[in-house]
Amino acid sequence: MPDSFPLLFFKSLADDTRLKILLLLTKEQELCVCDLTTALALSQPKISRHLALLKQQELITSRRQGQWVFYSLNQSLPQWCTTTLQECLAKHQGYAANALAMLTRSTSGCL
Amino acid sequence: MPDSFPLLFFKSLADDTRLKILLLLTKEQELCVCDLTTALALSQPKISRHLALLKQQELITSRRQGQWVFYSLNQSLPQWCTTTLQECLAKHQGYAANALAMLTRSTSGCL
DNA sequence: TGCATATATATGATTTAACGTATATGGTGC
DNA sequence: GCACCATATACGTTAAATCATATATATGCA
Repeated sequence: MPDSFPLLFFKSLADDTRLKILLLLTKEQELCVCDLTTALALSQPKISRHLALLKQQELITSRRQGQWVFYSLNQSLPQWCTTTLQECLAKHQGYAANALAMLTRSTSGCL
Repeated sequence: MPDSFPLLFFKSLADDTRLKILLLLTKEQELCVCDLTTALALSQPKISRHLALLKQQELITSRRQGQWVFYSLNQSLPQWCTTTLQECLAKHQGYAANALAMLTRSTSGCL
């Protein structure tokens, strides 16, 4: 892991869309692109672009199942990163509340 | 504290200069501008600009003592933020190592 | 008062990041 | 094969951050 990892990690969190994606994945283990587009009410290319960035930095992993691609947090993230996301989610529920609500309302389509 | 606090917090950490400043302050309690310029080997206006930004977001506080202005982490930061910085510092010592070395070598001038 | 040191801010240029839209890829089922 | 759905990428534009330089403010001391 390069010395610059902390900086790259925080840069990845420094965007509304990406931070919310990571928080949703912290709560929900695994989500497909369409879950995220409806939860965040954003265009599919926009979501995919940010997912690609997060994956390139190895913050998330993906597996394809049929037409869907499911994303999860990278299991081998340093623990302090995981903890940071969990704490952030727990202590600032308002930030991702809408997205989470949209998510549970529509988590029907994919699996 | 607004819902957007987490995003603003991570945006503040998403810059090499600012992240290093915060890590140095995590380690050293209190530092003046000239300590930081020598530790990071950067121009004074550049350091001051980033300090102003961090202060505006209430991540740090300042007190003037004579000609010097000393900065510290804001005591009332949420604990998860402080912990994040401490863990980051501990688990990625390489990232701020040079700056810390420069600091201890020159922490003579101010107090 | 005037000069030196420490720090802050303003300005304009440059770089970086994010965006919308269009299009490409990959899988499913007929 | 083709049509359909989910997802990914490319391209040009727009917006945001950062920068270097110059200058302003504040304090200390003669």
